[in-house]
Amino acid sequence: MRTGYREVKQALLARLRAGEWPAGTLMPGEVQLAKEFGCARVTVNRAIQELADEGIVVRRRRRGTEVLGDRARQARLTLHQARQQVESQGRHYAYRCLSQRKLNAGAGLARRLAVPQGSPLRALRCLHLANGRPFQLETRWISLSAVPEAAAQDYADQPPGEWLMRAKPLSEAEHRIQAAAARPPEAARLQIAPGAPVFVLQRRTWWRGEPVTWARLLHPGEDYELIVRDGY
Amino acid sequence: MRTGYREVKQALLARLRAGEWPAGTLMPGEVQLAKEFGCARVTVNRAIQELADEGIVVRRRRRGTEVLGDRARQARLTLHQARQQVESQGRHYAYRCLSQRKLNAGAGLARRLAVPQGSPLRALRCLHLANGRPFQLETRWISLSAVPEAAAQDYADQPPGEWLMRAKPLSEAEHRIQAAAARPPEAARLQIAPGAPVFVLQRRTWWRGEPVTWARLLHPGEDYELIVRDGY
DNA sequence: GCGTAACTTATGTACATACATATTGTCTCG
DNA sequence: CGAGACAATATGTATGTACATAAGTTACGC
Repeated sequence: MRTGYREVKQALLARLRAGEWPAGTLMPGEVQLAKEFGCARVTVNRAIQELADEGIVVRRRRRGTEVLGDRARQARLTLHQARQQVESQGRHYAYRCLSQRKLNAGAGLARRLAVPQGSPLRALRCLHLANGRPFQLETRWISLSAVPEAAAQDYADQPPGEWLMRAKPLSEAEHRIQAAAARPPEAARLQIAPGAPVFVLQRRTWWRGEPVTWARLLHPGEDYELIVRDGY
Repeated sequence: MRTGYREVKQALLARLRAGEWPAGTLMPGEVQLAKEFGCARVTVNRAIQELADEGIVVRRRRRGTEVLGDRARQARLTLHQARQQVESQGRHYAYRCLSQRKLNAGAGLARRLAVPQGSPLRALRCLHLANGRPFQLETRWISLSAVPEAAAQDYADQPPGEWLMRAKPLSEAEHRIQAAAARPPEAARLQIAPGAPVFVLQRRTWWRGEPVTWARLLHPGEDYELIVRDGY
C-alpha cells in the first residue's frame, strides 16, 4: 500500500487536530494502528517517534502513547558565533579583546555560574565588530576547574567562544534571550545611547554536569534579529 | 555485538570531535561504517540521521555524508501561547480584544504577508494580561483566502492564536526575535514609558506554501525572557 | 562538442521478525 | 493484608532484505 511513515504521521496529525484523541487520552497501540494503516509496526513507530520528538505526544513503555494538550510550537534554533553571523551577511568581521583577567568567584558569580564560591575563573570582555561598527559585546566567565587550559590561553586575537568550541565539548547548554535597556558603560562600548534597547543572549554550558562557561552577549538596537524557521 | 544506534552515534561524535573527519570532508559510507562497527547498515543510518537532524552533517544521495564546519549550537526552542506562558508561572491569565476588522492588503501588508495586493485580511489587535498587567500585545493579520472561516469568527473572547492552532494546520513557520524601543501607542497599551525596551516576536506561518497569518507579539521590558535548554 | 540516455552508487525507506526493556497489573505466600 | 514474584503488554531497537530515489558518471548518437 506504499504507506510511508510520513503519510502515517500526517494522518495521525490530522486525526489529532480533528480531536479524535483529546489531550490526556491514550492513542491506540502501534500494532492496532499498523493494522489500520496497513503497514508494518516499525513504520507507525517511526511516525509516532517523530510526534514524540516534537513534543506532541509522550510515549511510555507498557503505558502507551499519551496525547499532550495545548500543543506548543517547536522550532529549531541555530546559534552561530559572532564571526559567522557577520560574515554570512557579507560584512567584515573584526574582534577586539577589551580585558582579560583571572579572579575567584564571589557570591554573585558563584551563583550565576553554579560553581562553589572562590572557584578560579577567567573573566573576559570582548567586542565583535561588523564593518568596523560594534556588533556584539561579550562578557564571559570560564570556569578554570572545568577548563584548566583556559588559564594559559591568550584571547587577545581569538574569540573565547570559538576557542571553547574547539577546546571543549559540551553536553548541555542553556540560553536566555531578553530585551533590555543599555546601561551606560555598555552603551558606550556599543556606541549607542544609554537606555537604548539591546538584544541580550545569555548562554551557560556544562560538560557532564560541570559548569563550563557563562556568557552574556549584547547586540545593539533594533537591527539585530534572530530568525528561526521551522517546517515539515 | 549489541551495538545500538546510540553507541554508534556517540562513537561517530567522538571521532568527529577528535577531528578524524575535518569539516568539509565526506564521512565513509554507511556500508563501510556498518562493517566497521559490526552492525547493520540501518543502524548506522539511524545514527547518522540524527547527526543530520542536529545539523552536524549534511547528507545527500549519491554524494555521501558531509561534515559541516564551525558547528553551530543548536537548540530546540519551544514557543507557547501567551495563556500557557502566564499560567505556567502561576499567574492569572486574561485576554482582551482591542479591535478586530476586515481590510484588504495594501502594498506594505501584502509584502510582509507575502500575499497578493488587495487580498482580504482579518486584522486584530489584542492584549494578553498576567495578573491584570499587560503581558503581551498582539497585532495579527490573517489571510482570509487561506482561512475563510476566520471572516465569521469573533475573537472578542478567544485569542486568535489559540483558535488558529485548532482551526488550521500549518506546515511552515518563521519566527523573528528582536529587541526594540516601544513606540508611543504600544507603550501606552503596555503601560510602559515610550522608548522603553520591548521584546518582539514576529511569527509568520504557511500552509502548503500559502501564507496563513502574520503576528507581531510585544512583551514589555526586561522581565520577559525566552529560555532554551539543550543537551545530549 | 554537446545533449541525452543509461548506468552506478549512496542514501532513503518499508517490512517481517526477533528480542530487549520498562511498567503495570495480578497472583502467591507469609 | 502487604511484600515480593511473575506474567502480560506496549514501546524500543537490531537485522536482513528489498526496493525507491536522487545525483554523479559514462557512453552514445548526432
